[in-house]
Amino acid sequence: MKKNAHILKALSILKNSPLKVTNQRVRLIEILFKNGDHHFTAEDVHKEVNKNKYNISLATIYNCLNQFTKHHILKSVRISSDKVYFDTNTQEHHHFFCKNSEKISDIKSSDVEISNLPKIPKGKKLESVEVVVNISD
Amino acid sequence: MKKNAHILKALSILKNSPLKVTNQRVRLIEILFKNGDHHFTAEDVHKEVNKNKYNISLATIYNCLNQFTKHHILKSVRISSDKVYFDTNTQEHHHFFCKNSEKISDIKSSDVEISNLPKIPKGKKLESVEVVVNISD
DNA sequence: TCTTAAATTAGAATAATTCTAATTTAATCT
DNA sequence: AGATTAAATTAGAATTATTCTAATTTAAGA
Repeated sequence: MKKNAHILKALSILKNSPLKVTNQRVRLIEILFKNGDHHFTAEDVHKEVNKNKYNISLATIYNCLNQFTKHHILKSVRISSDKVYFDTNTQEHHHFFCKNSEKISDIKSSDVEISNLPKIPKGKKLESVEVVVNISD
Repeated sequence: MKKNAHILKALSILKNSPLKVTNQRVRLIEILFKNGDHHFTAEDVHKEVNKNKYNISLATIYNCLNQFTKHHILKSVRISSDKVYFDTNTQEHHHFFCKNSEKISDIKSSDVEISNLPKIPKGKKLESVEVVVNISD
């Protein structure tokens, strides 16, 4: 995808969602999607917002990140147990997690092949399979 | 394994570790390992401790669970992003996670076959591969 | 333009966990 | 066995991430 394509795509999902297109949301999307795929916390976004002097409250950042996740503009990554990471890459994919640096990085879905999965418990349905490859220095 | 075998095994790891064998630790091990493999939070343990009138402070519970994890008496499971789950099963294995009930359940290592993994980033070494099969009602 | 439900906000509240500093205790040394 | 000491325990304060509250503002449709 080209330069602003990710921003445009995210904005288009926002426009086609029931969410209102507010200034704050547009600015957040610009911040989040201006650089390629990456992982970040609400606090990371808050810092970037302050750096840009955007005056978006932390509560709004949390609200937006959660709403964006619900509407598939973002994905949340449950890897660290003390904070929520968000991911601009909403496609099915996997992650490296380095326990020393606490850094998350992407693994393309095609780089992991799962040839056998257990039976899904009765009455439940499969949502997704997430692989975490834990690494260390 | 028989009835108390898990307790005895955990106690034996404790004895052979640099950790001191305190009353609190022995009682915690008894509580944690008296029933088969399961998943629990510090707060779950705290409740069970109170039920048994054991008088072990919450700080000690946190300290012990973390020390036990460091010394492979327990394993921590990073699945929920708001609290840490611990697992009495320290062998490599995988998990179902039901997003409705927030319940974790085990998948035997042999029930998942991974036929291809990505190259580990230079300078890093592979620690483990954890698969989470997300399910819903 | 008017209306209204949704969004934003500051700050309080909550929940999980860690820290602090004083006290106790397990294990080692004599 | 008694003394020593580093580790463990404790209550409660502190911290961190996140959500809630209730008042104000705003986007988008009528």
